[in-house]
Amino acid sequence: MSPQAKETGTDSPQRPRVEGEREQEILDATLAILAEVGYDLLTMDKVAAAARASKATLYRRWKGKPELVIEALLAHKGEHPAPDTGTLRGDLIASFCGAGGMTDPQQMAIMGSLITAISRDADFAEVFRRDFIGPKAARTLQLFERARDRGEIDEDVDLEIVIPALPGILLHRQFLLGEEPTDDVITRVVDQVILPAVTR
Amino acid sequence: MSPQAKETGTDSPQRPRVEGEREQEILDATLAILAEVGYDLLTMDKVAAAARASKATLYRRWKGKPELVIEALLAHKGEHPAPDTGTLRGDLIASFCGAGGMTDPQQMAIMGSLITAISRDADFAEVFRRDFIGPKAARTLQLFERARDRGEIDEDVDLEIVIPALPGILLHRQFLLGEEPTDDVITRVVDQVILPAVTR
DNA sequence: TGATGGAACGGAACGGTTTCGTACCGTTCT
DNA sequence: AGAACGGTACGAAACCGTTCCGTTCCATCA
Repeated sequence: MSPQAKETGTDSPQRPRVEGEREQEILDATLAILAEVGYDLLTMDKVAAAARASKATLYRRWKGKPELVIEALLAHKGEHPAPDTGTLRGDLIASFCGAGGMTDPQQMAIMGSLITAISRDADFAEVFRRDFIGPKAARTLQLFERARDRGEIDEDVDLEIVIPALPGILLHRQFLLGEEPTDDVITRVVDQVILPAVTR
Repeated sequence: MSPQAKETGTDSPQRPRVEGEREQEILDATLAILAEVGYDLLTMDKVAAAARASKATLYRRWKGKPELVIEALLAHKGEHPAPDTGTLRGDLIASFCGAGGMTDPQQMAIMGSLITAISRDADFAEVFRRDFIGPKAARTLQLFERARDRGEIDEDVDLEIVIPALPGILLHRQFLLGEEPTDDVITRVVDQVILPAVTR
C-alpha cells in the first residue's frame, strides 16, 4: 500500500466519481435484489449486474455483502413523519396505509427477505432492529403517546404489549396466511383489535 | 422413467431398509438443519451428514431438496389436540404455551427459516400454508368456536380478524423485536388484546 | 487553451470453495 | 445371493474475493 493520506480531512471533494448519485444507484439495486431473492441468495454478482457496476467497484467501496446490505437498508429510510389526524384511529390508519407502511410492496418484500437472515445472524439482527425497526417503532410510539395525552387510552393499558400488536397482526397475515394487506383489512384490525384493547 | 406403481397403496412395506424408522431419522435431521440455517442454505450434503446417510440414499428416496423439506414438514405434525380447559383464556394459554406452541424453540426456528422462502416460492408457500399452518389454524378456530358456543364471545366479533391476531403478535415479537416468547408475555397478550377484542 | 497524470471505473478472468446430482465402490442385512 | 445401504469421488455450475486490463473522467499545469 502506498503511504498516501487516507483523506484530506477537509471538505474539499477530491473524489468526484462514486460520490453520491452512483453510490445510491448501487444501494437501490441492492435493495431490489434483496427484495427479490432474499438475503441468503443475494450475491455480489447479481448486485453488480443489476447496478451495471463491476464487482471490483463493489469491493472497493464495501468490505463485503453484509456491509453492503446494511448500508443499503440504512440509506433507504425515507423520511416518513408521523401523521397527526387528531385521533388514534386516524393516525394508525394513515401511518400503516401510507408510504413506508404495510401496503408498500417493496417494504414488505424486504421484511420477508430478512426474517430468515436475522433469525440466524445475531449481529445482522441487532443492526436491523436498531436502525430499521427502531425508527418505525418510535414513530408508532409517538402516535400512542399523543393519544394517551388526549385521554384516548386508559391509564392501565400496557403500551409495550399493545403497540407492536398492529404490525404483528398485519405481518402475520401477509407472510403466514399469504394475504396482501389492504386498507380495508388494516381498518378492521384497528377497529376490532387495537382500539378495544386501549379503551375498555 | 419406468411405469412402476408409485406405491403399493396398502400398508405393506415393500422397502425393508429405509422404511419407517430410518426414514423418520432423515426427516428429523432435515428439520434440524432447516431450523439451524434456513431453507436457502440447507443443502443435501448437510442433511446427509447430519443423518449419517449418503446423498445417494437421499436421491434414491426423494427427488430433491424441495420434496425432502416438504415431506419433513408434513411428517412433523405431531398430534397436538386442542385443549379444553373450559374458558377461552385457559384454552389459548394452554394451546400457545404447550408443545407445538409458540414457546417451542424448534417450531419457532422452523417458522423463521421458512418465511423468506415462502415469500418467493409460491408453490412452496401453498403447501406450507395448507399442511403446516392450516392444521394449527383449524385447531385455534375450534377453541374460539367452542368459546362462542359458551357465550364468551360477542355475536358481532369477526373471528377472521381476531383469531390470527395472537400468533401474529407473538411471531412479530419473536422475529422482528427479538423477544423470546414466554408464558408471561403470552398471558399478557391474551388478557390485554385478545380477550378485550371478543368481549366488549 | 490544450496536454498530462492520476484516480476511479467497467469488464473480464482467475483460483478456491461450495453445491448438486450421479456413479462407483465395499459393506451389511435379509 | 441379492438388494439396499454408507462412503467416496466426480463433473458441472455457481459463488466469492481478487486481480488484471483498457477506458473515462477530473484536476492540474504549461
